[in-house]
Amino acid sequence: MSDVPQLPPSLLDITVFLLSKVGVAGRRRMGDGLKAYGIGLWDLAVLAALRDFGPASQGDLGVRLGIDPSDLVAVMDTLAPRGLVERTRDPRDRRRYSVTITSAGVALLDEALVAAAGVRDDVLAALDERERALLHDLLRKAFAGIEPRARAT
Amino acid sequence: MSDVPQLPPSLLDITVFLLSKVGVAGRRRMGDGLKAYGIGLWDLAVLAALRDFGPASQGDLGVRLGIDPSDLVAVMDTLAPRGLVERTRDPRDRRRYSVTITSAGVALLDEALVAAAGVRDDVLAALDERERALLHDLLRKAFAGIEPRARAT
DNA sequence: AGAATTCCTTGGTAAGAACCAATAATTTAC
DNA sequence: GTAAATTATTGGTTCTTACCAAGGAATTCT
Repeated sequence: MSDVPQLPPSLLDITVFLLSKVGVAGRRRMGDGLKAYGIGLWDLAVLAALRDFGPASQGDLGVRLGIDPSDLVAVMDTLAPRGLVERTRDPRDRRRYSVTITSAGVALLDEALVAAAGVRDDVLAALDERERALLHDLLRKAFAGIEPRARAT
Repeated sequence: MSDVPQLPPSLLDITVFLLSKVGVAGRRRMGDGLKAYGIGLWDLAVLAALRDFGPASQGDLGVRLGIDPSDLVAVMDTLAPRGLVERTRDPRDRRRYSVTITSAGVALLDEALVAAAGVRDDVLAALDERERALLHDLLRKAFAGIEPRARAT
């Protein structure tokens, strides 16, 4: 319990530094938390997009989520064989798939979102309920202010 | 200027998701901002540690900042030839270096910290002064609450 | 003095994400 | 009907970060 100043105050005064550190820690823990469900962060994003916006082609998903089409293939190859999404050829344009989330996919998404909340509570353990909500709102606002083009990562 | 909901609300409700996105964006912009000074994020951290805590051996720096000793070598090889730090053999133990920040190093650190503030203002453009301070405090608190062992990234 | 340990260094590995080029199948445009 | 564009896919590169293993130089232990 020694309060030795491990990190230089100069660094701790840099908001972006803290943002990055907490962000990376959160991202890694989120990845770990999702492993129990056999999915990754991109899989979660795709499931969420399909549930929130309905069926879409892989191209649409890529544009919306900022994922390269080629990377999306790996995601689909994870989700489809497990019956979490259904890939059917669009009859009006048989080049493209119509990707639909299944009921199993929705169920898993719900579980994963609960897990995500658990990860949040873990990473933000030092903050109380009100502070977490405040942080969320601030991040949301900041995120919305970032150039959409530069938002993809 | 269309306000089409690009990203699924389900994702935007995940604090860790926002944290990661804003964090990555910030980190990348910070890296870009520091390029003008010919240094990276680790270089900045080392300079800050040396100024805040005084001369140290590379081993100490590695432990304090959570950098692998082997990775620290590259940092030193960036800073030393430019005269930003001075590497002198500790006369009492000639295995270890005594790394000291130079006046040129302090000057560059100050400039880099100004640049860091600029990056913050850029990334958090959507937040006003008060909100930025609030966000900083929340992040600081959250960061302090993260397991020190898991804090290194 | 000899053995073990510490500090820095070199070099290589592994994981993760983003990115890009080329291709087959299909559709659209001319 | 032929050419051009689009969709999904394959296969690969690049970049960053973290991590590990071994070795030379110097110290400490016994």
